[in-house]
Amino acid sequence: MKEGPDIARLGTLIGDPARANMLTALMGGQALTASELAQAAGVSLPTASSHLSKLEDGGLLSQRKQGRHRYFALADTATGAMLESLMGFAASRGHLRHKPGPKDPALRKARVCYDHLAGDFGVRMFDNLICEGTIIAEGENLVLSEAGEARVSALGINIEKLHSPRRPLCKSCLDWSERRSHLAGSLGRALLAHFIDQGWARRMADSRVITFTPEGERRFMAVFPVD
Amino acid sequence: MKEGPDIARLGTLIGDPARANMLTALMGGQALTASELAQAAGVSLPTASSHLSKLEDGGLLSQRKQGRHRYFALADTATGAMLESLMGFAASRGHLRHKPGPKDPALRKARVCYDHLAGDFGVRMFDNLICEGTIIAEGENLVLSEAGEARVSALGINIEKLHSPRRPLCKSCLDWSERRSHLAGSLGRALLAHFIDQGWARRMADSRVITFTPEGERRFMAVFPVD
DNA sequence: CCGATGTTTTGGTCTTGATCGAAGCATGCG
DNA sequence: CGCATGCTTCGATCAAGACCAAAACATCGG
Repeated sequence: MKEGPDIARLGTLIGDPARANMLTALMGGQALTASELAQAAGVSLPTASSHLSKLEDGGLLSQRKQGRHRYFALADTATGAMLESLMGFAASRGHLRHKPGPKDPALRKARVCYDHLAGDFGVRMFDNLICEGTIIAEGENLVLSEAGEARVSALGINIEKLHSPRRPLCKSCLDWSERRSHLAGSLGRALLAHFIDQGWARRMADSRVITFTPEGERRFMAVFPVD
Repeated sequence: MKEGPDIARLGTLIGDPARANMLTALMGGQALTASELAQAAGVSLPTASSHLSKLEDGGLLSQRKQGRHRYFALADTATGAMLESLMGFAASRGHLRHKPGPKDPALRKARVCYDHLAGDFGVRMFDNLICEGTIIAEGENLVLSEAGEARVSALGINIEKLHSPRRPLCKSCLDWSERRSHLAGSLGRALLAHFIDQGWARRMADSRVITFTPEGERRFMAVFPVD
């Protein structure tokens, strides 16, 4: 009866609105201080502190002390992936927090999903990569083709450095706003970092929104032309 | 701030122990009545009824009236997948419901995972099937090889009858006690049923424990020799 | 040292929701 | 029909935990 993994505990941790807001805020990938998270969650500092220690006990967060500040971040990419899959499922059941309308067009257009690009732009990139054969979908798994390696290198990314035993190179991630897949994994991360490096796009403070410069958007569209 | 899917609602739904128990009980894919679920969750019928309607409102369950009974099942495979991924994550964080020690060795040795064999014996069987080429892993998916069909038939199982549009023949299932895969799907179910039919093993009442007879264990070990 | 800033602990209030007994519906069986 | 069975609704109880103010703790800059 009382056997097996304790999903109830995990559910309870995620189930509180304040904690869910904090986790969502951390999906942006950057570490945030306790005060920032308190504000994001809309609760007082003591309350936030209590929530944060619960989340940490539950293994969802990692914390790093730095001077007077205490920075919190998602424990690892598995945590981010788990949350995003929850978001995908919630969205598929129509569990939205605001009305379905395009209240936040910027967020639907391009946003960061933990560390990679999501939203309309993310899906567009993914579709192009599949379409041109850079990435091949084998069932659930994604593989970078040989031609794809050249293609990615040509974009200015060093693939050698992306291989890691801890994390897959390519992974698909369900996009809650588009209800389609976009690219996660270390390649997904590198591509977003590259766009920002090149000055094509910028991350907005206190939000998951990614804004492309006019020139950056032009370039992006040129590189990923298929609509 | 209030953007994105409402994972808090989903978390709350899963976060109650009674509801989590019900969902876990339904992971086997078979539909259960309200009374059965009440017992599985360890709550009274009125309480269970209330939980079930919440789960249904949340889109996690579907219900089918049949005579006096009301059968509940997971809404779809996406729901099952979401729960399984939650279980995997919970297990990876050590969120187990009883103490880590070998409190229940029998349970770790062999138990039923809804309808198929899990625990040490389940993992052993799985490893043997893979090793001898009966089952081939293609990424996430499992396929029964041609040689495998013969092998399984030789064990006394009628494969024809196992094919179903509703359920895959072979599926891997993460074993929380071993942290490795074992065999689910209709073949997994049939194998367990076969062991019990042959008198190799018995299910214990009110428990997930499977006990092998000495003779049954000897046979099992002979059929699946690889450790 | 001291005061300012960031965070946690303490102590107490209050709301949410899980729970069950009893009563109310619905369906099937004889 | 009428009784048994399966489930839901109602009403009331009760406990877990979310919440904040105030005080304690920690760290830095001067």
